[in-house]
This record gives sequence, C-alpha cells and structure tokens, in this order.
Amino acid sequence: MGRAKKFDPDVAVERAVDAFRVRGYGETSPQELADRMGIGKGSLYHAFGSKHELFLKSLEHYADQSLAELKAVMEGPEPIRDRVRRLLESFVDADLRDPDRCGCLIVNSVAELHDREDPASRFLGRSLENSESVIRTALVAAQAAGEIDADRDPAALAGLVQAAMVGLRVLVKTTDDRARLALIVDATVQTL
Amino acid sequence: MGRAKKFDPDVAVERAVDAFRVRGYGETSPQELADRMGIGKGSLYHAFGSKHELFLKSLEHYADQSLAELKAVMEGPEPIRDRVRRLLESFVDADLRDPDRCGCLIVNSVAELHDREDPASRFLGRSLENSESVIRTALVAAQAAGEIDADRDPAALAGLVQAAMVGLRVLVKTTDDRARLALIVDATVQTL
DNA sequence: CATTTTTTGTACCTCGAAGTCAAGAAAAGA
DNA sequence: TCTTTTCTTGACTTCGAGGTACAAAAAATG
Repeated sequence: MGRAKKFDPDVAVERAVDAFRVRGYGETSPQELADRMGIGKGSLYHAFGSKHELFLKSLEHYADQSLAELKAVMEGPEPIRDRVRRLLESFVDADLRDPDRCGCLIVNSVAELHDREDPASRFLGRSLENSESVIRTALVAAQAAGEIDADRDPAALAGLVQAAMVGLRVLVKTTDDRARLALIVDATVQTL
Repeated sequence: MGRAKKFDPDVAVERAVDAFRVRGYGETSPQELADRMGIGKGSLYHAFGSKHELFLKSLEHYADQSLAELKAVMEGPEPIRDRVRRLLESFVDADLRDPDRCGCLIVNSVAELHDREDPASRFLGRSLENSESVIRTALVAAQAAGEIDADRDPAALAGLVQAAMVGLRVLVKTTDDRARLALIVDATVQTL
C-alpha cells in the first residue's frame, strides 16, 4: 500500500557516490546531492534521513563494489605478482584518467573524517580490514602454491601492499607523472 | 611606525596548524581558528587575509617542519635501513599517541582538496616531491656506500617508501593495532 | 606630546548549508 | 471509487560560516 518510489534508491545512491567522490563529504551540499541524484531535496531527506546517513549508504555501496573488484582480481587464476600488478595498475589508470582526480572514496574519507566514533569511521576501518584480508588470503594461497617464499609473513606483505595501494591513491591526486607511479607499482610487486 | 602586533604570527600559525590538523580545512571555522590562535577574528583577517591564505601559511609552516624532521632522520649517520625504520616508526608512534589520531596534515589535505589548480594543492604536490627527493637522495648515497644493491632503481625504492609512508599515515587513522603497523614498517624496510 | 600608522575586537552583514513542512500526487486495497 | 498510505517537492526556517566595518587602543616618529 502507498505510493511507490519514483526513483531507484540504488541508482540514487550511485549518483550520491559520484557526488561525494568529487567533492568529499563536507563540501557536498544537500542541494548538490539532490540535483545529481535527480530528486528533490525533500525526497532525499524522506528517503535517507540525513546527509550523513546518505553518506554512510554511499560508503557501503562504494565499498561493496570496491571489494568485489578487489576479489575479482585477487582471486583470479594468474600468477600472484600479475594479479597484484593488475590491481595497482588499474587504480593508477582509473585515477589518472579521471580529470577531477578524485581518487578513492574510502581513502579520502578516512583522511577527511575526524570523529573515530562515527559509524562512518568505524565502517571505513572495517572496510580497510576486509581489503587487507582479501589480499592476505591471496598471498597465503600463493605461498601454498609455491609462488611466494613460505617464510615470509603474509600479514606483513599484505599490509605493505595495502599501504602502498593507499599511498598510491593519495599520491595520484597530486601528480600527472605516470612513469613515477609505474615505478612504485613495479617496486611493490617486486617485494613479493 | 604603527602599533606592533600583540601576538607572534609564527606562534599563531602553529596554533592554526593544530586546529587544521584536528578538524581538517573545511570543518575548521574562522571562529574556532581565532579562539585557538588566541586572537580576535578581526585580527585574524587583518593579519592573514582569509581562511584559505591562513591555511596555505599553515601548510607551509607544517611542511617546513616536516621536511626538516625528514632530513634530520634521512641524512643521519646510521645504516640506511635503520634510518628508514626510525622514520616510519616515529610516524606510527606519534600518530598512535595522539588520541585524535589526526595523522599528517599534508596527507589529509591532499585527500581533502579537490581543486588541483588551487595554490594549496600545488603546494602539496611540491611538498610531496620534496619529501621523495630527500628519501631518494639518501638511497642513492646508500647505494654509493654499498648499503643497497646498485642495480635497484632508487626512484622506484623512494617512491615505494613514500607510498608506504603515506599509506601508513592513512591506515593509522583507523586502527589501534600497533603490531599490524609494525609489520608494515618491517616489510617496507626489508624491501631495501 | 601630537600625529600617524597599524592593530584589535566586537558588532554586524550576507549567504548558503542542513533540515522541516504542508499540500498535493500517486499507488494499493476495500 | 474512496480511503489510506506513502512519496514528492519547493518554499520556508534556522543557524553558523566566512568575511567586513568601525571605533578604540597602542606603538613609533617627529
């Protein structure tokens, strides 16, 4: 019973993700969000409660998608070093191709948020843990397959890959120097 | 001629740095800045022109200090791996000790700013280049001293160290797990 | 000490961010 | 079809961000 929603909430959240990616949480106004989502400001608040709740929803959507892509690469059949390389290169390519140089919404949000008790902050923490876990699992499997020395600590390697990945996605926001970034990717892959 | 300033502009900028570190550029209001700087809002605008100019001044102050500390460590007499380790550990320690978990103003600002033409963005880019340069120079010297294999690309290594450093300073904002961070430091040092 | 020049701080201004609301529109069910 | 329930929207409200203005205060200079 009751009127059905005119817009698809999932699509609307995707649009919100785009908005937050471009301008960050703080600098994106409700009006801007509503415009980009193709709905009225009232509908936005009716459907999502507040800007912050919409932000959390956006983070969840983005994190789901990111994690799926991460898994798609890291659980693939290629040699582990190729997978890691492909992962990092895909970020560099995507980020450099974007004229706004948005970078990663998760990374940017971690840097932007200040309240560690905020649900969004907690979510971001979990999200990063999940990513690390996917990488680590892939490295463990690669060790079992003899692709990586068994005496290396997979948690340490996974941490380094993740840190490099996060660092790359920050650095890419300030440079156009693809060669420099490619060197970082090379160096990261060679540590494995 | 004319009345002398009651406050020391350098000290005031240091206070502004603290404010921006805690809450970021966007979320720090002029009133808040004035309060923490111990001056009136009018004086703030009289002395610094605008919030954005004060921000740039704050970045410059912070970057100067950071670069000096970076040089102090990286140009030291110890073995290169010890120096890199000490560098990374000092960040982890400092960041974890801080209850607000502010992280690095430069890293946070890179993530927060969206306008790449903004003088602040350009400054941040140059600042990161300077850091990389200091690290790379130290690595080149270490190669000359036989501490590091001569056939490794110092630019690649420096980039990796920097990316790991930046990544660490993002990750440290979401975790309390010192052991995990220590593993990342270990792994980074071992790549050299 | 008078003048000039600069600093100081508060009161004030404007504008837009964030959110609310009332009135209407549309779907589902009796 | 009429009712009920939910959705939609632009107008409205509130509040604080960012910045200005002005009058008082204080230092340097003659």
